Amino acid sequence: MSNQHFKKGELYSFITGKASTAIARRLQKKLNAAGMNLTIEQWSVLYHLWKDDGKSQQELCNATFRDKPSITRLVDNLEKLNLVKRVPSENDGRINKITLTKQAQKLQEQTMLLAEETLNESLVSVPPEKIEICKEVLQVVYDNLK
Amino acid sequence: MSNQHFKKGELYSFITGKASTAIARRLQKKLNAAGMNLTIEQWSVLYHLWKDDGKSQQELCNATFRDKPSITRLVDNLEKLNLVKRVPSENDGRINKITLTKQAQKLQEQTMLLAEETLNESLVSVPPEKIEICKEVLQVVYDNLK
DNA sequence: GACATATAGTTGTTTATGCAACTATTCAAA
DNA sequence: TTTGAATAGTTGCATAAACAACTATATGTC
Repeated sequence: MSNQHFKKGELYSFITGKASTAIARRLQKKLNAAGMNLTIEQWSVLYHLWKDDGKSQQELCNATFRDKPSITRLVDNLEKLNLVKRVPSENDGRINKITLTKQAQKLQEQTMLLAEETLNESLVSVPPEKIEICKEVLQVVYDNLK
Repeated sequence: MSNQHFKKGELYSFITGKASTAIARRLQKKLNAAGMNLTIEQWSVLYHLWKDDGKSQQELCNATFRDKPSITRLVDNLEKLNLVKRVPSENDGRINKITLTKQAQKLQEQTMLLAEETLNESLVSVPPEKIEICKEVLQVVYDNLK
């Protein structure tokens, strides 16, 4: 097999995800600087609701790669911020549909611009074909482990 | 410029670092399964001490990409576990040298094997040249943002 | 030597994660 | 139709992160 003899020095940055941490921090700073009282984790939940409002908490778990307690509390905090509402499903008494408030709908455009800006900054001087390969590798890694 | 017109659908996984999260979780499970009472964050501190014992807390901050309070508390917990000791520097009264205990020295080999195993699993079917490009891109991203 | 400034580390607060244990609702099978 | 399993969500606990405010030591300049 091809990867058996991984050099030890290469372990660390793959495991710790320094790059994605740096991206997330940069975006967080932009959100703060824009006066948006929003964590990246909360943003990541909103992101999926902007794509498809009314997802259940379980669907948000799958979309955001988080467990149920994490989503419960993120939704708690988003509710406190008046950005989402829990709406009990009519068909199934176990399910909450999480729906965006008008206030949250307004945030979409501005935060997506900040996110794009962050990615553009992070990828300066990286040729598109290498970005493609990198994304592909990260997807395979994710699929290998899930 | 080349990256200006990033497709929106591509934003998410780059920012959230799903791949590195998945790797870290897998390694955490292996540590647990091996009966090691150790978080990956604690492991990441030990990792740098195994390479060079006696680093100051500030040096650990730089090495692990964490802030000072985070390192203070990680060292607190590692001390509780009897894996490191704070040794006041003789030259400079502000500095603690963090030194490994014998118990921590014993953990190195086993945990490094588990880390390599984790990476091998995560990179199954990824050709080495793509791994290289991916590492390179992640390094540039990190450098662009730091 | 005195004082301003920089550096090293700590503490408090809020938010988030992972795990286990729990409740409530639904579904399926006898 | 009742009972047991599966699913959706919540709560409690320990660990960790980000940020601001803090203490203590060191350094450099007048």
